[in-house]
Amino acid sequence: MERADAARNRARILEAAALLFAEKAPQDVTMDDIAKKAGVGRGTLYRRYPDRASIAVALLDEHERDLQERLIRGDPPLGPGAPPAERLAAFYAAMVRLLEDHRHLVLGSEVGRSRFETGAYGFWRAHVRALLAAAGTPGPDALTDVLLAPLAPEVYGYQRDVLGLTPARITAALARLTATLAPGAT
Amino acid sequence: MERADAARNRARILEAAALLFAEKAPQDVTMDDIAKKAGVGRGTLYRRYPDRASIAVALLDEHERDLQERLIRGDPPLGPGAPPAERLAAFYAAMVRLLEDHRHLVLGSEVGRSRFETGAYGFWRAHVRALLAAAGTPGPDALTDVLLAPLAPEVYGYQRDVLGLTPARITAALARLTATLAPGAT
DNA sequence: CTTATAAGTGGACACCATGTCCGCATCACT
DNA sequence: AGTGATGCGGACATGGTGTCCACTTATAAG
Repeated sequence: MERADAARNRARILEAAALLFAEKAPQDVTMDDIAKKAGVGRGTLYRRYPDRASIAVALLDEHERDLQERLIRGDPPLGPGAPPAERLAAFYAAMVRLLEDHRHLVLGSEVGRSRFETGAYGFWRAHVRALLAAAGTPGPDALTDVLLAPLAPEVYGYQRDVLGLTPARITAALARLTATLAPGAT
Repeated sequence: MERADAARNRARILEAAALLFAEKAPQDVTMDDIAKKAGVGRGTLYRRYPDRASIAVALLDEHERDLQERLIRGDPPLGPGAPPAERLAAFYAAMVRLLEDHRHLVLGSEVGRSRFETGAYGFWRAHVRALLAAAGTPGPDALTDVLLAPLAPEVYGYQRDVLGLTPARITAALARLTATLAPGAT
């Protein structure tokens, strides 16, 4: 069980981190900044969160859980009941929303390889993999990660910030990927 | 023009960096390591290469130039002359080869956002964008980066190292993305 | 209420990578 | 050789990281 002061400090840390991630670039937010802003010592911070990434992951957790819940038990086309292609398109649309709403956070979650090591990626992977299997798509293992790649925070950030594309256009482009589901020849 | 000693040192640096990248993880190769191994001072190293990424980029440069040349002037289906979908598939196959042959290098080239800032990415982008335009695909701007996303080094590394997929299977999965080129409705 | 104990806290500390700076060496050209 | 300019190298300051340990506080038992 968790002690009362520990819980209080955890809340403080998350709140402080959220503010900091919102106001400046992820890599410019230092562990020291977070500790200072939260009013806790360095050791206290490191006790729970070994690095920036784990803090961002914790902050994203609830939003991701929400989407995960809707994927499993929500209404179609996001939830079960719709054809795989439509469910995939709905998933893309929902992910774009998630990325858009929490852009700074998701960028703070230490992009790069570590993205694949989070529990969330495993969930998205299982979901897409299941959709591919349901559609009878050949060789779904390799295709799954191919279809998830455009959702990498850095890709989305590039499209939004550098190219100036709108979420709607990005969603439309992603929707075209559903064409790969057809069981048709290699 | 470049002084003789400068050229000699540049060669030493690149050679040393190639060896180091080959023997340990990119983020564990420090600028100091490279300078030591190359037998040059810190200042000399920083004069040309401001960070690890730029060294890896320089090392990759020749291989990328080779592929770029073949895309522009090579035989079909890689070069001009074949239908866009076939050219895209050939491009994917060539990129997988490049990634496979220089895996450690390409991973050393500082993944994440910086990938988009390299000249090479701009080239791949222009190429794919042109193929989409030639195929009459609607909204090619957003789709271009979507189609290039699976070629991110970290994605490929994950598929190879963690999932244990073969280059052939990855290439096959990428080939399915050519289905998105059809001008057909959104 | 008091006391024991385990958990939690905070900040000082050592470490390491980064990037800069400047006196000196080396090159190219005359 | 002389000369100006370019390149070299390593010492240095800076800043972030992660650890460690003496102290404090919460909780539960007597």
